[in-house]
Amino acid sequence: MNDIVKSRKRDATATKNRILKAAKKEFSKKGLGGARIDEIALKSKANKRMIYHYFGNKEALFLKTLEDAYADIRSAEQKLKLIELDPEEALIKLVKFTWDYYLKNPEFITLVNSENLHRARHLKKSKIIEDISNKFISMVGAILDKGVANGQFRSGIDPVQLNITIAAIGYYYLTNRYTGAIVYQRNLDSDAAYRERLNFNIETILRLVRPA
Amino acid sequence: MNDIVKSRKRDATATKNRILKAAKKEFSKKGLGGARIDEIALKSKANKRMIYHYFGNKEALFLKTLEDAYADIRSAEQKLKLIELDPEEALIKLVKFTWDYYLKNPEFITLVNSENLHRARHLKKSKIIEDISNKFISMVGAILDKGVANGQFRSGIDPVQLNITIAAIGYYYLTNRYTGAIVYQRNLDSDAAYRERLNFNIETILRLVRPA
DNA sequence: CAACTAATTCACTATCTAGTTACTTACTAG
DNA sequence: CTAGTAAGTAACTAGATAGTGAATTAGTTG
Repeated sequence: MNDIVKSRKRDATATKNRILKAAKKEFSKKGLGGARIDEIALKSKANKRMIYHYFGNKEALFLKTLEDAYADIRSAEQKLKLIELDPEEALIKLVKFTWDYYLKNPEFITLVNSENLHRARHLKKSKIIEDISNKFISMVGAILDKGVANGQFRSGIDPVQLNITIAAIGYYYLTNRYTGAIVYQRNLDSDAAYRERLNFNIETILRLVRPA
Repeated sequence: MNDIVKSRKRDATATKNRILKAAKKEFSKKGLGGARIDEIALKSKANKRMIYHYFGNKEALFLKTLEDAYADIRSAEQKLKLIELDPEEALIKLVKFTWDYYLKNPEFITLVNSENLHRARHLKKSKIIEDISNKFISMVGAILDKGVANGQFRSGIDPVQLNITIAAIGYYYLTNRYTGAIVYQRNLDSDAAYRERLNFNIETILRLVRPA
């Protein structure tokens, strides 16, 4: 009966995925320097030897974790089909999406922080990351052009700077909400606080792109 | 003659300062998890025992490093005397200051990132940090009020959100410039790139506060 | 079913690392 | 000038930690 289930004892793909999932958690929680391979082995219920078998070493596993994280957010972005929307709607949707993605995938932010601490020395070696990025850079540029053409946006806005700003106003709030709560002496971590921040961010971006 | 100089062999304050300086460098470069006490001892030319003697343990040394970093930026902010300026000038000056401070003190950003990775669990224990912060929160509020009164700014802007935004648009760019360079396929690290970003940031903030 | 291949396990090591014990040396107050 | 105190050193430890060698076991193919 459950012979089939029982015989599913050896499963390379499943093991790899369990390792990657545990690695994502561990690296994002403690950073590259603080993460422990033994902990990843334990949490993924894989033998430590398998980590070295499939991924080589700690740093290579970190890179793979990072690549997967970028692939995931970019793929989600593509699904928004922003270019089909009205430009202002598209921008609002992008601000919302970016915010929600960071909020629901906190590992993304801490992984990226960890990689930047190391001056992107892992990602620099990546062969897949440029392909992933290419499609996405042009997106905001296209939205801007369309908005300028129909008079909704002013001209002369650098799409890269705009993109960075959209990311910044969400990302910074969320990474720094712990020290921020102490410095600003305010709870930044509630649903109400999140809603308030998202609205402020939409306002910031719309005011930035509107004419005059 | 140089007996006085030679006899300066034992100097508790100097040793403490050397340790703190080395700690700042090590923690900001490698994060709390990646930093090594032995390395701090080596670089500060202090015996490792002295670190434990003066600071207790690694985490306490990290907290002290962090407290000093916050004290430094807040003290520099106070020296700007923004409240005496025209509100719009004051805001521009604050955006510039924030940018320049982050740029010239890259340790600040990475230390804060490291602390947020640990959900501010060290800073939460700090007794001095609230005093440091208190003065500074009210500053942007006062500038805003003055600007609303003389018609330069629209009303209803939350000073905390504005403050967070001013920090965000500089901080994010600078922390993430390494992965950013790969994702956006552009050099974000040159003097020209820095100037361009600062101008964009000033524009962003002014558009956010101006009426209508 | 036998030979092969790939997944998995176990036991191990060399090195590192935070923290400590016990000591010596320089300065200082009476 | 001496006794006490604070600064500084050296050598060590217990436990972690990244990484490995070699064997075992499950699934596959001829």
